[in-house]
Parts: sequence; C-alpha cells; structure tokens
Amino acid sequence: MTAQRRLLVRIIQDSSRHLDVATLLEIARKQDAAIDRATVYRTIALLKEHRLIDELDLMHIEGEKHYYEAKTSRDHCHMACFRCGAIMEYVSPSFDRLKKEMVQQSGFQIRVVRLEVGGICKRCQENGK
Amino acid sequence: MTAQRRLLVRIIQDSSRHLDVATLLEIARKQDAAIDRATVYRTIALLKEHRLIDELDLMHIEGEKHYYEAKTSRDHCHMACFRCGAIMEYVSPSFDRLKKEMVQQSGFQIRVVRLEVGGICKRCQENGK
DNA sequence: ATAACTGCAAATCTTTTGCTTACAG
DNA sequence: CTGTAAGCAAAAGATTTGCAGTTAT
Repeated sequence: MTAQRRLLVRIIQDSSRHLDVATLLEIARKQDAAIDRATVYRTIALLKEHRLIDELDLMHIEGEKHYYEAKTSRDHCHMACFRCGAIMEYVSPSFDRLKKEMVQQSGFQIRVVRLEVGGICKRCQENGK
Repeated sequence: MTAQRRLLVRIIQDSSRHLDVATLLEIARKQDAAIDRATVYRTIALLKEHRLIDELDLMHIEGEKHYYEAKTSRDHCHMACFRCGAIMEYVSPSFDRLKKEMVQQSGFQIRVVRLEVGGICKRCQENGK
C-alpha cells in the first residue's frame, strides 16, 4: 500500500464524521497537496472491495454524492434528518437478528448491508412546534 | 394531475421491475412520444414528496442511477446479487419490529426507510461452485 | 524489467435548471 | 386571467477513464 492510500485510510478511520469525496480530498491535501481526486476514487474502490469501508447514501440528503466510513465491528443504521441534516447512528440487536434471519431464509450471502432512514429528528420535531 | 403524470404513475405501478429513469422514459414514450426527461424527473420528485413511490439505490449495482417502485403497504428490503444482478425482495415482521424500535428509542419520525443488501444470491452461490 | 500507482484532463452518466411556450382551472 | 406543466437545451454535480509519466518490487 502506498503512502497516499495509507493517508486516505487514516483520514477515514480517524474521522468521526461521514466523509464525502470532496471533503476527504480537501483534508488529504493538507498533508499531501499533490493528491488527486482520481486517486481518492481509486482508493475508495479498493477499500470497498476489501470491505474496509462502507459506502453510504444518507438518503441523498445533500446531492447525489456518497459518504464513507471505516467498517466497524458492528453494522449500524443511519438516520438522516431532512430538516437539520444531522446524521445519527443506531445499533441494535434487532438489526443483527434481522440480518441473520435474512441469510437463513433466503440463502443470500451478504456482503454489504445498508439500512438508512430519512425523517425528522427529535430535536427538530420539538423545535418545529 | 396531468395526463403525462398519470401515465408515469401508471407505468410505475404496473411494473413488476424496479424502473430507472431511462427505462421509465422509454416505456412512457411508446404512449406519448413527446414526453421529456425533465418531466419524468419532475414527476418523480412530486411522487416522492407525496410518498407514493420509493427511491432505491440497489447498491448501485449498475451505475449511480436510482430506481423507483410504487409504495406498497408493507416496507421491504431489497437484496441485490452482485453476480447476476437479480433483485430480490424480503418482507419480515422483524423488519417492522426494528423500525418500531428505532422510533421508540430515538424519537426519530421516520419518513423513508431503505434497507438494501448486496451480496451473492443462492443460485449464484450454487452455480459458482 | 514488470507491474502497479499517479496526475491530469477529458469523457461519461445522472440529475437539475432557466427559459419560453402551452395548457388547465 | 393566472398559475402550473412541458419541452428543449444547457448546466451542474459526481464519478470514471485514457494516457503518459513515475514509483515500487
């Protein structure tokens, strides 16, 4: 793995936010001004293949771009607030159970799971009254 | 509602497949050759707002485009096979339960839910041996 | 040497927008 | 009349690709 790729991986892993390509590129350029958009895309493709990162759509809350996060030990759901744009994560044993059930009942071999929810977060509901 | 919009709605409702915009346009043009891509997009935006259709990504199995389906009474999950491209639907009480749990625990008001899975379908696993 | 990686620019694909004309309430 | 819808063409946004030069094995 090259230095540029290591840099990109590190940024994704260290970030608490979900990064889109433009943001990832911007951050990376602070440490390596020469890094190119194409390299970012190519690295992401690799990381996806190796299942080191997950790709998110986040209900396309802000254009059609994708967001990325380092794979965690536990799959989780993303809830995107259409009003304030906040992204919340949700982990639950029920989600794990559902996945297991899907595999058992359909024989499908799961490689990626994406559960995304769009709506209005609690705060916005209260503020919007 | 105009005739063109009714036509588009009818096509989406009657289709057993999940339609992308290009396909939807192609089908619509057989009945109204003048219909424009922009009209399709504008109609889809309306139908989404009114929650008459759901937008799917289907793990971007074939480019970045979206797919659409008429909303059914029951939310369901889509499983996309990376090998043969098949899309399978999966309905389960566990899914309903998970949604309810999410609402209760987070106070989030859900407007759209999308559970998509990518992997290898049973048939392809067997054929691929 | 050989194969993989990179930057750059151009191409592609999908979706959105501005503007003018046409239609519906 | 007045507002909404439609067609057209151009723009915008995100991602991919070809190619020539570079680096790593």
